[in-house]
Amino acid sequence: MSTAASKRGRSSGRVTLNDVAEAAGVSPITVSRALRGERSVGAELVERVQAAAQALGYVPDPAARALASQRSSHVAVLIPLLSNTLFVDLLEAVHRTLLPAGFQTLIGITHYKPKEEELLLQSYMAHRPAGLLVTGFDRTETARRLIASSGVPCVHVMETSDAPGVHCVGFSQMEAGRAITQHLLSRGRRRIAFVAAQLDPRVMQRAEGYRRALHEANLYDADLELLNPDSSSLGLGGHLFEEVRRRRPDVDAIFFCNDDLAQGGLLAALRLGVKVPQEVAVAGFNDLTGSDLMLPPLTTVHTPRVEIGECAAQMLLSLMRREPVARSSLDLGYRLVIREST
Amino acid sequence: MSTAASKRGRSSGRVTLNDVAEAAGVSPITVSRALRGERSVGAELVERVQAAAQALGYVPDPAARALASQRSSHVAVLIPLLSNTLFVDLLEAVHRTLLPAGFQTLIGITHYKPKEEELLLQSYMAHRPAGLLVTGFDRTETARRLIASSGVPCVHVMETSDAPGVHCVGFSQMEAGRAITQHLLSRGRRRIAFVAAQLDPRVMQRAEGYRRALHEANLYDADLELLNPDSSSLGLGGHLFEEVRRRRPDVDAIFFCNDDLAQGGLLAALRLGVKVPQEVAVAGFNDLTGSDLMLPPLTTVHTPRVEIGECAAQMLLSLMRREPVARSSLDLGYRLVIREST
DNA sequence: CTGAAAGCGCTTACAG
DNA sequence: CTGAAAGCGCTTACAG
Repeated sequence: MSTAASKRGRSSGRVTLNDVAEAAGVSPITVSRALRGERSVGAELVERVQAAAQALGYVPDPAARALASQRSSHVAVLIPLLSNTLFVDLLEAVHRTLLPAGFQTLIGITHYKPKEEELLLQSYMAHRPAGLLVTGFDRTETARRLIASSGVPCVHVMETSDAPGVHCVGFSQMEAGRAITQHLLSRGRRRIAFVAAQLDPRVMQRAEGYRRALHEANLYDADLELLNPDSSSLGLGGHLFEEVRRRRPDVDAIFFCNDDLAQGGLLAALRLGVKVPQEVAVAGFNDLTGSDLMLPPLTTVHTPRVEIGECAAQMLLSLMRREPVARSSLDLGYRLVIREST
Repeated sequence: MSTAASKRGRSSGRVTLNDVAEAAGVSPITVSRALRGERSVGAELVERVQAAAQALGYVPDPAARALASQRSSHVAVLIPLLSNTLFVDLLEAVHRTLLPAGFQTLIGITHYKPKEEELLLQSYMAHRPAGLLVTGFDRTETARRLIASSGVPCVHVMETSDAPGVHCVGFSQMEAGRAITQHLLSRGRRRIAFVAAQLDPRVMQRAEGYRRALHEANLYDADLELLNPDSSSLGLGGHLFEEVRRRRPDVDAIFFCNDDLAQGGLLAALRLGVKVPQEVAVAGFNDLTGSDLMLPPLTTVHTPRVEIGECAAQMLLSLMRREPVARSSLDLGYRLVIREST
């Protein structure tokens, strides 16, 4: 089998389509079609080709395939950060769904910066990805055009939209923010602070939900919002907890925009001997690892990032195969998780 | 510029090497060489070519390049899990180092199973990765052969070895395990339990360090080892903490093989009213997020996974460029972080 | 339903 | 130091 190969100077030593074709006694195109499952090939031939491919241990060359078809087997996934476990869960779900379907996941980290995302997009598009997964809708005009003009199937995650032609899987961050605030109100809390970091678009949507709930209850007080642009972290949560208590000792509940902040707040409360929920109720967002094990366990909003990852990947697979997609906008909802901190 | 392109039926609309060559008035090969920085091209030509490429917005086609050169711009990174922040830190450092050098990171999750790693390797090798990053040395014979026979540069991370021809960046898990145990001994602890989960090779190396330290002190007691094969987690740490206390109420210190277990243990102690370190000292491993904020703050071993990721990526870059590598085995050490839990 | 030809956009040898 | 030719391993469009 290596005789033919060794004659050519630049042979890679790979088993090629030609080798399989020779072994099966058909033309290379037929092998290509049979292996890709194009229906136009006779059943008996398909079997013969598959047997030959199997016997020779043939593995298609992704580079050759990408060059000829103008489409690779890569899916670029653009997320803000890896240090937020939310996105790790999402990424893992996407990866787990795409791999068995024959697609590789390329990660891109945007650090919450539209300009960085634009640069990543620019370089990733050169790879002719088969598909694209992006976080939310906040991007530069250039990035938007790049995606649209490329014709590469794209699914947006974490938020929803009903703009025509847009594919997305997420939930309403605003509604979820409103729901958890309403829960605090239902517990009789009246001076509810909103403490946030990072201040990305989704955080601000939660803020909007918080505001609506308080406006509806005639309890909105702009002074109860503590918005910090730094990265979200346990440590920052502790500091912000202390800052709220210092600035507004009358606050009877705190809604942290993310669980890591809330966990930090809870730890700070323990350290300071502040009783939760008696003195102040604490709620978080996302239901991250450890929230159920805090003291007291943290009330939060469970967000379906694993399901979002899976559904978005499935939707993308359909788009990449040019199959019809039942619904182009999927709202997967959220779930209040009431524990002892409220 | 599209006249030439539109004549060809299958044109991708891309700006190609030929377009640049035409614009610069040289042959395509010269453009290829100039852009890749091959020294054999005249300085004046290089400038002209670069200007033309810039003007046309030329971006090389990775698929074509991979096909022609038999080498892609992808680096496959095989790690056990994404849910352990240790590996997220590692992955992020690798990604951050490789991207500016023009390499894309492909993630592979092995779930700590050599057989899964072997299958991943099989499929990733078809992509002709430019380089490979793998975790530790525990793999199937087939996987080992696949790597060796492929000729793809490979760097091993997290452990060290002085086997000839092996490239690795890590530290001695055994020594680190010994050091933290010796610290507990130096604090006057005598009945020190070792509590572990996952039981992967690196965990067992830490166990070995623990045993050596206790043997040296004539305090080794096999009954003080609690080895649980389940995945490491906060919740499991809590359970194992309780189990140790139940089985051996005389234990005066616990060395958890990972910080998530230790944090879970600390939270369980808080819940149960067990005083740390008075009643029992608690030490962890890895210095993960939040360990410094526990109550009390957790004594642990800081492991240099970020530096490991950076150095391993640098070493891989050298290997991929066929540059000489100063040292093929890098021991980046570890650092005891003594806090209030011991 | 099957195939011969051409082409995807680069790089590798081989010349000069 | 520069170039013409061939080839990497596939798939696309055009025939039959």
